[in-house]
Amino acid sequence: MIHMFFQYYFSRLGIIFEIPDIPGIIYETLKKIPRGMVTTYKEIAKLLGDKIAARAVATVLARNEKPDEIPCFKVVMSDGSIGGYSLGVTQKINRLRQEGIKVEGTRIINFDRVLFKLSDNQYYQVLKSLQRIQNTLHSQITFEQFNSKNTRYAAATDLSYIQLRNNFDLALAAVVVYDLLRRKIVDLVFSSILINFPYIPTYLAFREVPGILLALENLRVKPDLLLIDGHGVLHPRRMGIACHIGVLTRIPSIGIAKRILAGKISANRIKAGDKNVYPVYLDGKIMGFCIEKSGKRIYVSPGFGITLQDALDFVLKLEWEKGREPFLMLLAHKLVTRFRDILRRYLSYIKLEFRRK
DNA sequence: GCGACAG
DNA sequence: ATCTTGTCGC
Repeated sequence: MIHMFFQYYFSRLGIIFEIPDIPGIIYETLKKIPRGMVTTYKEIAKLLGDKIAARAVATVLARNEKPDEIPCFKVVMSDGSIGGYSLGVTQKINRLRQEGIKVEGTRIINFDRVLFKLSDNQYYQVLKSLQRIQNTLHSQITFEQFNSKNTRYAAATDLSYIQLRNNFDLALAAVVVYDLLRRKIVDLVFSSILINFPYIPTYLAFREVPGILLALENLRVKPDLLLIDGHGVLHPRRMGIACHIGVLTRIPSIGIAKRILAGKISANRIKAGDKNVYPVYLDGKIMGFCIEKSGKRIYVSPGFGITLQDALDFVLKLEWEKGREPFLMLLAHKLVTRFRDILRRYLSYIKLEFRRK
């Protein structure tokens, strides 16, 4: 079975890449489950290639608009309990019983006998392919390009989303460029691009990179450094979104995240003015830093073209004002949120809709 | 049972 | 992130 890809092409950066149609694969899979059988969110996630996607599977199913054609009532929890349903759990139980599946209370009877095993099928493991892409891109990371003296323009990026039909989102990105010398904003670009790749922990880049690249390729002032919302090498495969953006653009990048994804925070406190810094260890090596300011924490790690120490020093030296993060990051966030609110109003006029063929 | 799960 | 169909480890 041939499944769809969403293709993106960035002319100025000379990059073409394909994103698998995960909602499409999930829906096609559901149609193949025999009558009287069920599956679980985790089984579908394993078919996609990573059980970490179980929750994303549920999110995709929650957006199913054709419950009569695409039988998402056949997907239940790993322990045999029913799980949720847009039309109500009672409706889910009724539909299961119509297929002869016995349900008592909120559990399926003889769960192991009606569970249709999907994960033996190696064919659809698209997340494994994405891991291979991450491993390939990882081998292109170098850390020495950054030079503090030659770094004048720093850019921050952030994204916001408008949910559309058929599991599509309009991903909106803002890139704001700041002149560190004159202390002024010198460029600002917004982008808008359709995506249907769900958020899956450790695969964030495949959801957000297209929007960020589209905005970056339209900048007039080329940044010397990128501040990316999310992790850099502080990632299970050392390949957070900041690494993806850095490798694809060859611009030094730093990942700045509000929550930790991988690694262990050391108790070893380092004082830095009004902030505390804690090293974050991953597999016994320092892979990033936690910066704490008035009780609030962010996590910093290099993405591409900058060393761990330079990334930390640079972020500490940025202007933070009152917030828990550098003001430039906060500005990108506020801009893209406003952009989304304005765009939402326009979309209510034109009834934007994307159909699956 | 509760909290963690980049955005 | 937006909106509310999970899983795992402690």
